[in-house]
Amino acid sequence: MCNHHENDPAADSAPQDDAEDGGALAQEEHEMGRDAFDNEDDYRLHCLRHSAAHVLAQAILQLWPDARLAFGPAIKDGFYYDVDIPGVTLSETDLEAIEAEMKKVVKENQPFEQEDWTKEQAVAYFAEKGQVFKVEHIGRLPVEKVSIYRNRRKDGGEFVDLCGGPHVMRTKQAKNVKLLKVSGAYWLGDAKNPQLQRVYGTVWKTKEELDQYLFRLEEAKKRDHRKLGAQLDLFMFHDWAPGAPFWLPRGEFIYDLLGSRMRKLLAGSGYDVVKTPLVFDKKLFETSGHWDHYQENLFHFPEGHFLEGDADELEGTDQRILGLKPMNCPSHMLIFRSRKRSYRELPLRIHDQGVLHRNELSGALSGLTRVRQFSQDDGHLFCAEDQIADEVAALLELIDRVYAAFGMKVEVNLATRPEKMLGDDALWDRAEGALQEALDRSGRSYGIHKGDGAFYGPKIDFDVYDALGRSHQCATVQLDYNLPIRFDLTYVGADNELHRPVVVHRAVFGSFERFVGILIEHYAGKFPVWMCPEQVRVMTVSEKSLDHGASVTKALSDAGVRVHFDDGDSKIGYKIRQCHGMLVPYMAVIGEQELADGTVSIRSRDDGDLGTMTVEDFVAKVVSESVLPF
RNA sequence: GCCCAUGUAGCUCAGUCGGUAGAGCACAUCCUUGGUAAGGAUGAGGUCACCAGUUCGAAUCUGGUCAUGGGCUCCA
Repeated sequence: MCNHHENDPAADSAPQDDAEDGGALAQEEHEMGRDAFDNEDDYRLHCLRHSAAHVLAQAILQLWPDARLAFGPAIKDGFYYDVDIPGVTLSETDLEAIEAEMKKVVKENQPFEQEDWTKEQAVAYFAEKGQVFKVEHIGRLPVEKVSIYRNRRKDGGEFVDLCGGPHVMRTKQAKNVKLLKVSGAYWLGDAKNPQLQRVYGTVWKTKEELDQYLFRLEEAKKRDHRKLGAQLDLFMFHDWAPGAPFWLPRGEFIYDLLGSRMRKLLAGSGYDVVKTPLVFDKKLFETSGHWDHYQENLFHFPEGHFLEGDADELEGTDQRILGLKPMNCPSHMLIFRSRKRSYRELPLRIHDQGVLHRNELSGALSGLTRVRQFSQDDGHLFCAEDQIADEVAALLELIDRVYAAFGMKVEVNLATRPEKMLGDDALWDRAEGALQEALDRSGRSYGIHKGDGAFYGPKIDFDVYDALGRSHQCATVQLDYNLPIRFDLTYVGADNELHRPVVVHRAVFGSFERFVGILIEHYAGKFPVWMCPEQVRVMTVSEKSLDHGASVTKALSDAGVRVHFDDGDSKIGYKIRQCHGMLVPYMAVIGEQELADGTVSIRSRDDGDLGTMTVEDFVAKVVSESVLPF
C-alpha cells in the first residue's frame, strides 16, 4: 500500500552522480515514476531490478521459445518473473543455465527502447507470439495506449515486453545479477488459476553490493530461530505433531517469563485474567461467523467415540460437532454475555493466554513463525464509544514500553475503512476519529494505511523492526463492531437504556511462539541476562575446587540467579567451549586461586575476560542485570 | 492445498555402477586433576522417513504417503 513512512529516519540526501556505471538514469514517461520512491537510490535500484527481470525473461525465451510470460516485477532486494513453459518444470539446477543466458544478454548491452502501442496493436502482437497472459492483462488495462519495451539483439532478434517501466538505459547495467530460487506461483495469485513457475533473482549496482547482499543472506541464516532453537535446546518439533512446537525447559522458561510477566502487568492495570475452554460446540463458531468464513482453518470433529470407518454412520444424524477454538474472542463474548452488564463495569478488560489451534495449510507451516498450535497475550476490551480513545492511548504506551525493553523500533499506522465495510460512514468517522485522537495524544508520528482496516472496524498496524531491520507484525489494536452484534451484547447505560458495547481486540506480543522466534533472531540467541534461561555457569578447574564451586553456585541460586554447576572432570578449556555454544552470558571459573581468595574468575559472553571479583560482587552484578525492563 | 528441493546414528554430513552402512562431534565406561574455545582409551548407537513396486538382490531405480525447507501478485 503506502510506501511512505513519515518517521523513516533514512537520510534523504541528494543522489550522487554515478559516473562509473554510466549513470543508472531511467527513462521518463512511465507509470511508476520517480515520485513513488523516497530517494534517488531506491528509484535507480527499482529501475535496475525491473530491467533485470526483462533480461531474465529474454534469457528464458531464448532457452525455451514457447515459454509464456506473466508478470515480472521488481521487489524488495531483487526481482522475479512468472513464466509458464509447456512441458518443462524448472528446478534450481536450471538456474545456472538461465543465468549464463542472461549474461549473454547483459554482454550485448542492449538498449531499452520504450514505445506506446494501441491496445489492438499490442493484443495482435502478443497473441501472435502466443503470450496469452500478456493478452489477458492488456484487456484489463483501463488505458488507450499501452507502454512496451523493446530490446534488440545482435543476431537481429528482439525481445518485446508489455511494461510500464521504468528501466535503465542498457542491459549491461544489470551485470551484477544472481538467480536465487524457483517456486510455484499462481496466475494473479489465486490458487484457482493455473500455476506458473517463478524465478527469483537479485541484482545490484556493484559487485560489492551483490556480495554484501549474499553475505547478509548467509548471516541471516546463521541466526535462524530454527537452527538456534535446536542449538540452545529451546524447542523441538516432531513429525507426529506438525506445526506444534514442543517447548523444552530452556524455551519454556522464556515463554513463561513473557507470559507470566504480561499477565501480572495487565492484572495490575485493570484487566481480568481468565482461562477459557479449548473445545466448543460448533454453535459458538456459527455465532461468531468463523464456521462460515474460517472453517477450512478450524479443527473440528464429531463428539463421542468413533473408530475408523464409522464416518458413514454419522451421515444424516444430528451428531454434535466440536471444534478447537482458533481465537479467544468468541469465548470472551460469552463471558460478557453471562450476566446483565452495567455501564459502570466498562471498560471491561479480559485477558486470556489460552491455547489456540488453526489448521494452516500444510505448505504454510514454518518453524515458530507459522504454527498450528499457539497462544497469544490476547485481550478484549468491552467499552463505550467514548472510552475508546483513552483505552487505545494506554495500549500505545504499553506497546512502546514493552518493545523498547527489547530494543526494537515500532512503526505505527492507522488502517482506515476498506471498501467493503460494516456500518455507516458516521460510525467509521467516529471510530477512526477515536483511534486518531489516541495516536495524536501519544505525540508520536504515524502513517495512514488507507483502506487497510478490517470490514468490522479500523485498526492500528504495528510494525516492529528487529536487529536485522526486518519488520514483523506482532502487536495489534483493532476495533470490532461486528462481534457485539453477532453475540447481541448489551449493557445498561446511565439512561437505563440498553447500549451496544464496542470490542477492542488487542495483543502486545501477538503469538508467543512467533514472538519468541523473532526474539531469537533479533538477539542471534544472545539473550539479555534478564531473559536467559541459564544466566551463569559455574565451572571448576579440578576436583580440588569442587567445594568452592558448590558454595558459589548456592550463593547465586539463593539470590535467584539461574545457575548451572559444571562439576564434570573435563578440562576447563573444554567446559568453556561447551558453555560458549549455549550462549550463557557468564562463566564463573573456580580454581585453587579463587578457592584461596574467596573469589570467582568471570568470563563474559559479550565482553570476554572480566578478571576476578568477590562472590558477593558477582552475585550483585548478575542480580542487578536480572531486573525485568518492562 | 499447489510448485521446486530435501529426508542416512542425538547433531553435521560421506556413501561411486543396485551387492544388506561410514566419519567427526555428542553419548556411556575407564584413565587423566588438568587454569580460560576440543586430554586419552574403549564401547554402545541405524527398519537408510514410511508403504508398495521392479530386481536373485534396493540407502541407491519407480510410484505413493508423511515431514522439513524455499515460494504461491511488495501490481504490466
